Amino acid sequence: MGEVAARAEVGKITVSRVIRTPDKVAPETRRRVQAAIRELGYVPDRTAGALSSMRSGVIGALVSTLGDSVFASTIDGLSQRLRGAGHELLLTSTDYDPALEEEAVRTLLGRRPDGLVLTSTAHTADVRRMLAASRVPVVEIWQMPDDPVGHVVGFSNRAAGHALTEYLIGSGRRAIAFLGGDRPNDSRGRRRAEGYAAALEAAGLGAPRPVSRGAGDLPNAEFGARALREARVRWPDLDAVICVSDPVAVGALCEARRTGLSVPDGLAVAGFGGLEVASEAALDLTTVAFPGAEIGRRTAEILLHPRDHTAPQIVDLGFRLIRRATA
Amino acid sequence: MGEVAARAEVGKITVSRVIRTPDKVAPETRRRVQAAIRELGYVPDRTAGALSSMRSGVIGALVSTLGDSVFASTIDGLSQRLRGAGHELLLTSTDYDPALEEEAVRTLLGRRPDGLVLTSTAHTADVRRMLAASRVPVVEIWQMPDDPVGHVVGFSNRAAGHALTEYLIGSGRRAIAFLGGDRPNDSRGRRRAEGYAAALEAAGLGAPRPVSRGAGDLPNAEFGARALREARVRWPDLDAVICVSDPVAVGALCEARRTGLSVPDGLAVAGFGGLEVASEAALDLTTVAFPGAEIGRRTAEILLHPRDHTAPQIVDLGFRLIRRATA
DNA sequence: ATGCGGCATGGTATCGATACCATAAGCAAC
DNA sequence: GTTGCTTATGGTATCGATACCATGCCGCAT
Repeated sequence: MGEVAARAEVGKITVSRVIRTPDKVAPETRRRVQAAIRELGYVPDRTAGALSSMRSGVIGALVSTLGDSVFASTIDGLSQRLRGAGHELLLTSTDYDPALEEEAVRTLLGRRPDGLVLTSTAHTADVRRMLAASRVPVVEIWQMPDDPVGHVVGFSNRAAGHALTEYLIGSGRRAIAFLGGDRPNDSRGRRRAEGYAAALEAAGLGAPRPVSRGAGDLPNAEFGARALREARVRWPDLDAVICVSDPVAVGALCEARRTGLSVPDGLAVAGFGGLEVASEAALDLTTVAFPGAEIGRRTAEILLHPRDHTAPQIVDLGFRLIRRATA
Repeated sequence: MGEVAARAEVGKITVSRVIRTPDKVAPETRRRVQAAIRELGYVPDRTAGALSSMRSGVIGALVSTLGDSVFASTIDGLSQRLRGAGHELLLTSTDYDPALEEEAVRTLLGRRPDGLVLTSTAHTADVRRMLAASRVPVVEIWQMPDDPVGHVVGFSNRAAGHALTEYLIGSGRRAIAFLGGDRPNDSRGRRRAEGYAAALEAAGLGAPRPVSRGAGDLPNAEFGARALREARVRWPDLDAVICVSDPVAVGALCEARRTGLSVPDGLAVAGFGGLEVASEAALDLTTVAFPGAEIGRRTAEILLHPRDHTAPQIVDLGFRLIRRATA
């Protein structure tokens, strides 16, 4: 910055002003400084700026997993809005592990972010303490937590599970299984399964029929196919399966077709997530879609324009039950 | 840091050493300092550290798109290795637009990253200049560029297109179309289409049969279904389609099934990407899989352990043709 | 002529860490 | 006893920006 200032024959502070508040500098001076910036290829050092202004321009995001695409649209929406406001996204993943989350939060806080976005569901006591002490705005997304840490932008997984189950019951299904909603760390899946169980109970359809995901099972198509086989053995009268996520549903759907079981006549199949290949043009799968990109945008909005320093905002963006060919 | 130092009755510098090089501090002193750190809930400020050490501990990643999951496994592999080495990932997207890329590179350089990862393919002259001037190690991934900016960890999209086409020819297909490989900014898709055209020519199978993606068409299932319809009208003898990516292939496959066309007997369908729902348990789609996670890991390795400051490394990780039920 | 306010710009301290050099103590070797 | 080496610790300058206050100039009202 000093070199630029010298070349433009102004003080360093004026260079800073040209970059941050060009209106406050006389047009002629501004031109000279901008010319010097271009000629020297000067790129301001934001880490230094962060140190003195106490604002880093960085938002930390902690997602449960990067490995699959669930959060892609959210990250995309978030990143786009942030970029427009001169902020960047620092991304880490936790693999649904609260201990890893704790380490990740500590690391992110070391970067002095202007905000933190959490997709994880359970937080250790230390994490809560650190977050409170740091006074960094926090947004929890993709769920409605029982005990929010800060702001919330999400939807109710429980209500989604309930709605989908009610829909299947309404269309005449009686023996409905739920594939894969019971991993201890995956609270989103668990909530969906809870909503399912509650809807069964309300309709007087007896005990839930869960198929467990083993510790090593990812919620993917392979598990979906295997879980459907298992379910058909355990409940010969099976006439519908709800799958914890769309990839699982795709596996179940394809398995059903392979074994000659007609969908939806013989078996209804539905999932959660609004996966792209579930669309009409592809598998035409009945699913509950979540407003992924909108979550990202609203989150950015909250972090960039804090309305109120005391009251956390709780935004429920809901979900959309998409009735298609498989149920 | 001062507070911690005061509480532990040592100099600030000793606190710094306890954090960065604990072995160089006497065990008793170390204990005292660590106790003070815990009691005060002190989290070192890495932005300040970055300023004085000239190493930010941040790696900037520029992906063409976050919206779909193509790069998810790569980002995951990259992020995990980096985390293990105390580095973080700063993520931005370019939407395949060189102008946006330029802005993004400028922004990232402002954070003084220790390395930069680019998935984009075309770079403006200004981008090249900035990168060279900044002396930041750069890794281009997911391709083998004609004119590399720095290191490369990728594979040949052209060879992948060629191999898949050869395989189809070898299994008796004669009228092979290519769906969607011609967006000007998507050089990966274009290379695949080039490999396809070259293989056709080598086999004396006449002119390529491309179906264009319009400017507004995303490479998804909806486009795949529509493109297949168009292809069947234009080439009634069509006996195979190669799709620029797996989501497109899924659309084509489902469209074929819907219209009663038998796959693979009546039509072979194949894609690129190794998408999860293409697996045996699901759609059992013939595809060319790319080593996404491995690309991420190798990239991290190169950035974390620079072997040589002069010679850029060029790593071709290849691809894997997976023959499944659809071709 | 004086004083006041607004505009454009500059000077200096500061953010919170690390680099670099200095210092002090302990111990072995000559 | 001196030198030299190692180990443990501290002091001070510095990284590159911004915050805060100061300054000089101009025009205009009094």
